[in-house]
Amino acid sequence: MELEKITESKSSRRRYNDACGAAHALDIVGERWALLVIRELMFGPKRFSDIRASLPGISANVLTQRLEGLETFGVLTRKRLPPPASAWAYELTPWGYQAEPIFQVFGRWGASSPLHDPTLPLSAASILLSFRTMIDANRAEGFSARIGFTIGQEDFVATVADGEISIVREEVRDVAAHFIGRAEALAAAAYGAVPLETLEQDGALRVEGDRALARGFLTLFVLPDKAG
Amino acid sequence: MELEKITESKSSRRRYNDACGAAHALDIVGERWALLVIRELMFGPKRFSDIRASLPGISANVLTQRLEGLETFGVLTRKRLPPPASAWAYELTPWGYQAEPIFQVFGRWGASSPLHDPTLPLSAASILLSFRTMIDANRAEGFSARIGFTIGQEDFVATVADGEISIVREEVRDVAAHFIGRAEALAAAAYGAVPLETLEQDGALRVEGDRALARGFLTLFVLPDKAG
DNA sequence: CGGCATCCGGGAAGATACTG
DNA sequence: CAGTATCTTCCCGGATGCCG
Repeated sequence: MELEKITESKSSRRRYNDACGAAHALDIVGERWALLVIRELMFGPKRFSDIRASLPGISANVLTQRLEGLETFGVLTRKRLPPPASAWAYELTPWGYQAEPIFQVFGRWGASSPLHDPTLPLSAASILLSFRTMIDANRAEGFSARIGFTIGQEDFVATVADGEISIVREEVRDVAAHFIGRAEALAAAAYGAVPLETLEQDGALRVEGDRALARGFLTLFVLPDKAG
Repeated sequence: MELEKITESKSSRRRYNDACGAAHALDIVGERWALLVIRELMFGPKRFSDIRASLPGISANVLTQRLEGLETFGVLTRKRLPPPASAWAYELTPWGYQAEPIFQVFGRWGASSPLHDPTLPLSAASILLSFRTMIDANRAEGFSARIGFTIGQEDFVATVADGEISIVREEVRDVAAHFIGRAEALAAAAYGAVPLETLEQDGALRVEGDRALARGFLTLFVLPDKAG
């Protein structure tokens, strides 16, 4: 008898009912984990387990709910992978990819928090998105190179030219330098001023190819000043 | 004996434990209503009840919790108002004000959602922030004026010059045109192409001063294209 | 094994009533 | 007016289990 009321409450009581575009964005991605799921898809489609592996802490049922919600809102789509994988892959829609500026401004603002701890665990997508966000155009002006990354099982290639950087997820080939290791080590090298040698001795990071170039690449990025 | 574990779970289980700056931002403003509370403070300090009045749907205890949380994270501060008000006011810290780009990109992205409904209720802060976000530099190039707004009990003045707009909350004086009415009506006029006459007949909006200028002002803003 | 559905405990959000 | 107290509802997170 109260069925209509129950349905209504589930679908709309939890919304902000606010014409502000930002409030509507929060209706879509304001639930826990939603934005981080999108972040993990920013470099291309992934499978359920891959997303889960890069988001330690999310539980399977919550990931299922978020993927469902984001699909109904048109942020991502579900696709069958070609055999023999025959599993599902989740891919952002064009509009979903347009969420990248959200990570830029959120990342900048969050990184300038006095309580931000850059030594916590980090996913591959996070560190590579941060490169897009934090590159200093001045420092990158004279820099031009293709740099490869192997982080876990994922390969990425960054192309720096004319003060800009583009990063795609693809097999590492024909690169001038190649970083192999954990995302946290890459972050320590780029933002923490930890010497490459230290990281290599720890076995956290390995560099192949032009070491001087790799070193130069790591100097292109600057974190925002801490506030407060 | 499990006390330590319980304490630990309370403080950190709800965090993302992710070095990504965006994830840390979500630790701070990812809870429900938090970003909208910040939005309501973007034009200056407000009192508890003023915030609550502009966020229909938030309950008093949740607002209390958000204000406490945002204060401990350094996003806002609590101040005593000078007598005779002698009440508390909440004001963003400089770092809190730096969150404005979040509303810009969130607003743009949310407004390009196919499901965005611009006819829902709207706060004064929302519509004025949207003016900052959605102004089209080309259209505003030749436009120069001071425009006043009275929305509910709040007064704002927008100054447009050189394709840019600045908006502050202050008493409306020495303006070329003055909008008086509800935020929703202003949105309908600027984004919904609803004629001023219609809104005035409904009593939703009133315009004083230079009507041609007011009309021109309303043409400076464009919503992003809908995706999908 | 990957992708879910189901059940349960704890805790956050929401509504209402109440206090200084 | 500015919150607090309380109660209910619902979401999050973990575990288990089903099914291809």
